[in-house]
Amino acid sequence: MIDPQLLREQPDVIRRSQEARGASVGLVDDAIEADARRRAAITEFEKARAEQNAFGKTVAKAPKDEKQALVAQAQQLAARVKELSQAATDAEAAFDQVVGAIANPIVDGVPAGGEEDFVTLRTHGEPKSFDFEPRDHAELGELLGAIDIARGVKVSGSRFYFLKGIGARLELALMNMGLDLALAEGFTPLITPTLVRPEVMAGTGFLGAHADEIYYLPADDLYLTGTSEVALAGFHSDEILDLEGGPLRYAGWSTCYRREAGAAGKDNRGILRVHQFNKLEMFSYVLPEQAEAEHEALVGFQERMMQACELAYRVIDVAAGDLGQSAARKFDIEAWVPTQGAYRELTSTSNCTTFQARRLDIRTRTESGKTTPVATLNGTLATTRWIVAILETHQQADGSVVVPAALRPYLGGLEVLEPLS
RNA sequence: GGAGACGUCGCAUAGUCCGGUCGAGUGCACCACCCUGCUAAGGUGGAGUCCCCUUAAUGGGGACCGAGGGUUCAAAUCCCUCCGUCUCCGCCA
Repeated sequence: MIDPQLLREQPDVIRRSQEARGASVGLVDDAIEADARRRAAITEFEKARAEQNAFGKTVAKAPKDEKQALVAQAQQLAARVKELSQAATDAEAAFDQVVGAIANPIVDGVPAGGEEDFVTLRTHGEPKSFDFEPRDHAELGELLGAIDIARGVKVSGSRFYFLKGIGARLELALMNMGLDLALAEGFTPLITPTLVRPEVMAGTGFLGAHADEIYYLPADDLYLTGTSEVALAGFHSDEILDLEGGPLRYAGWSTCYRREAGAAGKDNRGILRVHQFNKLEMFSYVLPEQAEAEHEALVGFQERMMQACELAYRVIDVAAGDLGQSAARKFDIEAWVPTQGAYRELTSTSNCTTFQARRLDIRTRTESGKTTPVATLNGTLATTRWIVAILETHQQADGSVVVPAALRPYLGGLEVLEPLS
């Protein structure tokens, strides 16, 4: 949710943001109007309520013989209060609805436009070239006995898979390497619940436009999370945090579930796009003025991981229209996937400024003792998808795969993954 | 899954049976000051959150006793639903 004060005092900031996102600018004026109506309704109700409260005290103190007449009067007052109360509630709900539809104002510098309008901030490493015909990760996974797609489909349907043998170990190695980096940077590891209540799902903003991406269990009214970000954001909901010692950083590990409803026919081969995968996610709670610095820090950690995996990648500044409701800025890191001849997203890190925290009621205390919403940020540190880029990038002509040096300690010193035979 | 108990302002509790004098007492912790003087204690005062109006600072009002409804002129207190916690029993990886 956006800052209502910003809406009142600097609506142009929000208008510009909406425009850059290709979202409704008119919504801003609707919200300002709804805000005015809401405040008028509240004032009216509260006046009547104050009157009723005062009257109630005289009723309580009145002698018995006068009570009857006073109560009759009070009944009329009560009826009016009830009406005004309802009106105020309605006006608040109307305001919440309009204001809730406005996306987080973007950070200055975010490129305007849609999916194609990203700006490449930097690239690292050269796309790998081969003097043989490279195999794609699905084929390599099969040769190595690392990925069993056929059996995944047999057991659970399309877009499911088994990680087997060295494939399973490779994923755990990636996660552990990420966790070690996170620990060194002051992150607290969390293994999070993957089933959450509707309020938490809504609070983190995942029940909006992309609600059909989410698995839902009607028998228990619970949602399966597509990222541990949901649980990590909910972790401190309704709390006042002490951030004097710096950012509160968490590294959440969880399995992630995505319906991929809108992705029919896209990335059908291999495990690039699947219904279930594992992810190590960074999540930071910081003072609002530190949010952009923390954002840079998170993307820095991601780059260290990419470099440790010896992948060629680029960092992009995602355009406003492709940010989603909560993010004010998003950096994606895309790794080169040789058989696709393209950079594919391996990580994403979002600065949600105070937008998410406002909705989840996560605050901190300022020096004057007032409370104020914190900023939240999140970003990927490792996921199953990385296996795609690692296998394809480091493959050799015989189908074996060289293990990046930094990853070897996590695989018992293994230097090369060999085909089964 | 069955039976019972419970959910009050940071923590622990009083208040709920018999609705108004309860936005709410006490202890601990916290903050300020005073006293005292040393690895103490005592005294006085102050503290919550959210919202609305107002202001230069300020002041006024409303809401909040797990959440949401209901009854009533009036609800922490009565009724309903939900959520959660604890104890016992059952079941289970």
